[in-house]
Parts: sequence; C-alpha cells; structure tokens
Amino acid sequence: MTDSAKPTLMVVDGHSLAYRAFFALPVENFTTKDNQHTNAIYGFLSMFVNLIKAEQPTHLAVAFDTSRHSFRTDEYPEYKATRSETPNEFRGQIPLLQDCLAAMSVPVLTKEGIEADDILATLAAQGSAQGYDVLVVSGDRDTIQLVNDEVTLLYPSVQGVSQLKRYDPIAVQERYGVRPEQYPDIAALVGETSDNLPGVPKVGEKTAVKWLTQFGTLDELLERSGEIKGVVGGNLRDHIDDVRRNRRLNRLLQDVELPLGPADLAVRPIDAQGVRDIFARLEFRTLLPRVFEATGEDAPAEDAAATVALPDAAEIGAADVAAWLAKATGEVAVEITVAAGLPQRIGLAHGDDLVELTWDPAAQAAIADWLSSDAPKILHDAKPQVKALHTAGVRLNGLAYDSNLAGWLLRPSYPDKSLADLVDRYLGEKLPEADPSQLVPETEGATPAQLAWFTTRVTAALRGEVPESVDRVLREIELPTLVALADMELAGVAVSHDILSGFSQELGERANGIAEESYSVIGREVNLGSPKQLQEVLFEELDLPKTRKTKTGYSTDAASLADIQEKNPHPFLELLSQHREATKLRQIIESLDTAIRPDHRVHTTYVQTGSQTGRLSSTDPNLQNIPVRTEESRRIRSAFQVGEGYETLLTADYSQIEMRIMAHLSGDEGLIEAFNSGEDLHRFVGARVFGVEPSEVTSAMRTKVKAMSYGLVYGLSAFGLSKQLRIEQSEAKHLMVEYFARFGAVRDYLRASVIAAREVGYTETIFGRRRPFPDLASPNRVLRENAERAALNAPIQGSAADIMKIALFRIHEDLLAQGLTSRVLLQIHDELVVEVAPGEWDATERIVRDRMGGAADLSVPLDVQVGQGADWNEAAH
DNA sequence: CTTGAGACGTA
DNA sequence: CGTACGTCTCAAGT
Repeated sequence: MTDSAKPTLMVVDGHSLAYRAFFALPVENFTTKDNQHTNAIYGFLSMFVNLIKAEQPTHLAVAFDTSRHSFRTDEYPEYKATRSETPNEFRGQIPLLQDCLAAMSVPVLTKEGIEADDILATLAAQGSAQGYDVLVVSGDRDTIQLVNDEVTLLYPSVQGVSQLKRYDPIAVQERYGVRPEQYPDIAALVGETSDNLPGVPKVGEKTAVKWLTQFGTLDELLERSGEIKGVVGGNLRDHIDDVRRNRRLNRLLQDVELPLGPADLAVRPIDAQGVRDIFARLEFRTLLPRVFEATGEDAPAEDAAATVALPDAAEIGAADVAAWLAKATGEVAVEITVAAGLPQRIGLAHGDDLVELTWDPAAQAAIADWLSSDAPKILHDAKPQVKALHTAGVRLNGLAYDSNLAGWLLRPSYPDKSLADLVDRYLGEKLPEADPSQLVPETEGATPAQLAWFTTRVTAALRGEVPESVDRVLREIELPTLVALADMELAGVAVSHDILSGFSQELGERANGIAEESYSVIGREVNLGSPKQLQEVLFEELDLPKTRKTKTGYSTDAASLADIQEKNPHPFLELLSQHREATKLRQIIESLDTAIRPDHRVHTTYVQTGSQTGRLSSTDPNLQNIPVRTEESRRIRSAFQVGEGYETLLTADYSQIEMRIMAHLSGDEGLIEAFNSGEDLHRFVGARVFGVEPSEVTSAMRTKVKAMSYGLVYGLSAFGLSKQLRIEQSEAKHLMVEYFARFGAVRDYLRASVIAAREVGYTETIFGRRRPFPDLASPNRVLRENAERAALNAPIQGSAADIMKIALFRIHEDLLAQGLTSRVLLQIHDELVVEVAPGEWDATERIVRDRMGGAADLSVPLDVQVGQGADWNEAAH
C-alpha cells in the first residue's frame, strides 16, 4: 500500500496493455455497427478504471509508443524484428483510445524514437525524486528494473488483463531471485525472444541467477567468465558481446525530455459530455457509469433525448380514424397486437402524433381501406401482424419499411433484432418493457402506439446507416418476400397423421428390437442415446480404436463408427447405427405429428432474419430438414399431401443453382460452357478434369468431381476433400490441381473475392446484400480461416437465396393477381412446394417456371425441374 | 427449468 | 482441416 501522506503518481504503458487486451477479448463481441473494432480500447479502459478506483492516484499519465522505430532499432536493426506486424485492426484502435483518454483528461505522452517504457522510466525517476509514490503499470518485463522502495510495478498476470500482479522489491526478489536493478542483467544473459535479443545458449533464469549471486555484478561475471566451466562457460565467452548489447538495449532511459513533469499530471475533472460522446460512438454502455464512479464524478444529466417523456396516445374511436389518417400524410408507423391470430389493438404514429384503438368490426371497416392502400406504412417485425390482418380479411399493402429486417440486413450476425434492442443500439434509449415474470409488473410496457412511435424513430436512425444497395435488397426483395411468407405460413401444408403414426409405430418396434439385440451383444443394457455411455462401451469395454477427440472424450458419430467398422468390425457398431437411424426418423415423425393442427395441416414459421447469408430458416417445426436421402425416409415425405379442395402438389427446384452462380460470378468459360452444353454438369466437368470423353466418365470419377465442385462453394481443403471421399490426401490434392487447371477462373474468382472482402470488410451478393467479415483481418489464424471460408461461401449461398426469394414473391403475386387459388406452401432453399387447385395446373406451372427461370439474368440459364404428385414424395420426380 | 454438447436431418 | 440452418437427447448446471 502506498503512503497516504504522499501523492501517488501512476504511469501506464498504454500500448502494451491495450495489445494484451486486443488478444484477450473476442473481437466479435467488440465491433461497432460500422465495423470498428473496440476490443483493445474496451479492455484497456476497463482495466484502467479499475486501477484508478483501486489505487486512487493523485497524478496520472499514459504513454504510448510512436512507431516501431526507436533509438534501439538504430543501434540494433534486428530489435523486435521477429515480431509479427502489428495488426491493422489493433493499430486503428490506438487513436480512438487516445481520444477516450483525452476526454477523461488523462495526459497522453509519446515521443518520437522513444518507447513508452522509457517515458515511464523517466517519470518514475522524476516522481520518486520529487517525493511521490510511483505506480508503474506495464506489460513489459523490462520495467522490473524500475522497482524500488518508492516505485511499484503492476504487471499483468497470466490469468488475463484484468489481473495485475504487484511487484515491490520483495516480490521481485521472490519471483526472480534477484534485486530489481539486477533483473536486466538476468534478461541480458537469458535473452528475450519477443524482442529478438538472443541470449547465451543453454542459460536460463536459474543459471543466470546463480552466476550473478556468485559474482555480484554482470561486469564482474563477464570479466571473469573464464572461471566458468563446461559448455555453458564456453557459450558465455562466445556471446559476451551479445550480452553487453542486450544489457545496453534493455536499459530504460530515465532522462527523456518530456513536455510534462509529475507535477503537471495532477488528476483533472473529466469532460463528461466528451466521454459520453465517444463512448456512444464506440457503443460502450456499461463502461460509462464505471468511469464516472472511478473518477468520483457525478454522472452528468442524461441526454435530452433520453429523458424525453414518451408521448401518450389518444384513444380514438372508429369514427375518428378517417380524419386522423387524412391528416397523417407520408409514412405512418403501425403496431398491431395479435391475440389468437387476430388483430387486437392497433397503434398508429405519425411523428409525435399517436393514436390507438381496439380492433373490432367497426374499427376494421374504418381502417381496412387505408391498410390495403399504397399509403406507406412502417412496421417492426411485420409478418405476424400481416398474418393477423390477412386472417381478418384485410390485405396489407404499402409496406414501406420493417425495422426488424433492416436491423438484420445491417448486421446479420447480431442475434437480437427486437425493437427494444434496436432502440438501445440505434437511439441509445431504453424501451419500457413490462417484466413478464411478474404477475403485477413494476414497470409499464410501452403501448402499441408508443411502439409504433419508437419504430418510426428507429427507422429514421437505420435509414442513416443502411447503404443504398442494402436498402434496395430490403425494399425490392425482403419486404415483398415477407408478405408471401405470411401467406405460406397461414396456408400450412396438409400432413397425414395416419401415415405418420403407422410409420412411427413400426420404427419404434424396430428400434426396441435392435436395442435388445445390441444389449445381448455387449452383455448389458446401455442408453444408446447417450454419447457418454456409448464411449464407455466402445472405448473401454469393447476396447475399440479411439476416434477423433471431442470436448468430452471421443466421438461416436456416424463417420467415426464407420471408421472403426473398417478396421475393427463389431456387430454392436452396425446395430448402433441402425438404432440411431430408426430413432432419428421416429423422432422427426413424432415432432411432425404433434405439430399437426386441427385443420390437419402443419404451419411452420419462416424466420426471415434467421441466417447470416440471406437464407430463410424454418422453425416450429423445421420443414426444411425433412429427410429425403434414403428410400425409407422418403416415406415421411409421402405424408405431406395435397389438401382438401386442391388437386395436386407441384414441386419446383433449381438444379445446381450454386454452381451456376459460381459460373456466373467467376466467368469461367469452361463452367459456363458446361451449363450451356446441356450435358450433365458433373459428367462434363469429369470429362475435362480426367481428360476423357463425357461418355467415358465413370461413376467414381463423377462422384469425385461432384464432391470437389460442391466443396469449392464451401472453401474445401485437400484434407477435407480426402476425408469426404475417403481417398488419400495426395490424391485429393491432385484432383484439385487438375480441376483448377481446367477451371482456373473459378479459383481466381474465389481468391479475389476473399481479398476484396478483406479490403472492404464485407461480402456482397449479386443483388447487393452484404455480410460483414471483421475476422478476415484477424491475427488469430483459426478465426481468420473460418472467416475466409464463410466469406467465400456467402456471396454464392446469398445470391442463391436472393434469386429464390425474388422467384417466390413473384410467383405469389402472380397467383393472386391472376385470381388463382393455387398457393405456395413451402420453400426449402432451392425448392418450392405449391398446392395446385383443380384446373389450375397449366397456369400455375407456367408462372412457376417463368418466375423461377427468370428471377435473375445470369451468364448461364437457371434450370428449373418441376414435378407433380398427390404427395411430396411423388411430386419430387 | 435452463444450458451446452453431441449428434444428425436438410440445402 | 467444407457453408448455412433447427431440433432432439443426455447430462449437468441452476
């Protein structure tokens, strides 16, 4: 503890501590909406405020390095030369961190050609001479030499940036076995890899300490190095010059000329508004009160905007609706609460003018025309509201904005797109929410009109952020798609309970039989659904060869079981696989069955914001992963049937849409020719790759190029390809080489697209949908390479998603516009399922073919396969 | 009752 | 050490 009578000077090495924070904090949690990384800033400031609070310094400064160049590199150009280049995304955070410190009135010291630690050393020397207790905070071990009775070092422990270890002379002696001023001697002998200062070979801390204790000083040791025996003695004599150089370089300067001395560093009041402003820009919220608390300041008054009282809504009757709407020109925000699938209350906001009414027949009559008109309407998460309106018989038109979709398009990786979340992120305010866990909530939730009001304001903020191309995706793809999805969800798909329950029973009996048999094989009962118990059986009791490691042991997944089976066949393995298959199917069937509603149909929910690429996802139940690969599993699809009043199901799917997009984006002439030739794609590619006629392409050849083609889209490696095809890695490598020799433009495109994405920070689909990839510049190889594969895939998968959405909403609109009853029921990424009304087959098929085939103008045709049948399985051919 | 891991279904 | 999803079960936490 410091003597309370003396002032305390705290000097901090900003660079080294921020750098540690940079690697300690996951960047994905610290990226602002405009892609500014803030992990180093946040980590440093977090530690910094903790320090101020704990140490209560009276005087304070933070020093930074200016560049790599210093008097040390002048003397020894190799100094720190082995360090990897400072990542750009770290360097970019330093000026912002310095801005934060400036707002906190903390002096920032730098000097050209001088390292931060030299500044610390100088201030420490001046401080202790002038009667201060000095705290040096640094992540560089060289600062240990500064420790004395007046100077204490705070050094990050291995646990992380937030833990600082306190070194006074006693602690240094305990940890390193020498007095602080001797530490540089040790370091000179041992060397410092991170600074590229080689030491004496075979000499570590132990030997160095022993020598220094024996000879007293480094000079004495070097003088009498002849007395040291053995290999290390020789090493020492051979490296005396290195040691002397190391010692010169690790001596910190204590006489740097600085514009400010300790007395000038007295803690000053912070610039409260300045701190608020920059923290808002960096999207730091929890840090703000901590800064005020640590610095002993009163938190400043909230922003005027944050304290604005919520406007109250006027309750109006059906009779007043028309007058209010007539007055409300331009966009109106709408929020409809839904109960039992029907509208309940409706709130409207036009600027600060809020009205609200209960949905009843009179209200519906008064407002239906406006809702169905082109008058522009803004909603947040419109789909459930659109569904309620459609159920009530009112079609919504004029959907001009959905802030939920906009929030997603802007940051597709962000999981929470709720209005409350957007209000927080883009307005910096808190949306009043009732606590649903309390019977009588202590806080009142916002009313529908107030939610609409927030929606207008969030929309205004989002419009300022959303780039033009993304705004077009919103208006021209997502909003029309939303309306189509609402109708698809309402329509649902007819599913036969009888077929499912019969099948389920059959599978249940089979699974039980298999389980019994497997128990007799291993001589005991075991829960076949428990990976943990299976590991005991497989790897301990049966002593089968170990498989790939997982967090909890060894994998028992299907691929691993197949691997074991190859070399150590065991009847239990086969039974386990069969059991898995049967129970998995049964489980899917059961969940499907319980999802059948009284109308005998299953109504999934499409989550339009459910992916990062632009695809839809499907939940409750997921109808996008109904089995199809095996004959038996397709029986599930035969339970999906044409509904009452309809004639047949139509399925339509894009064939090889992702490869076609690849051909288009890469402009590869070979691939484009493949699609224009009419030849089977994989046969064509196989012929080129293996140098044979298309008719001579064997099924093994076709399988290989097919895997390669699909793998390309996912960023496949030779390793992955060899695993997938169960071939040698060298053969996979060879296959890739041959493939790229014929289709080189594909490789060129993929490379260029990742490089371009790294430059701009995001990828873009053909239609302008963006996906940010901050990790492409990450120094962490795993993160970076994962990002590279995802970035490679995103424009391809995303463009396919765009194309399907365009086709989908146009089909939906055409069917309605032509007065047809036929309707789209399902979307499974590249496939649509349509329920066709009697007599409408020809018209429906034409619409589907035209709209799917014409959804995009690519340099290759979009091929559409159409099937027809009474159930989904039958229609799939 | 919630959460994470493992497994596995789809495009 | 191939992208994008959702759901189930088990097991261990709350």
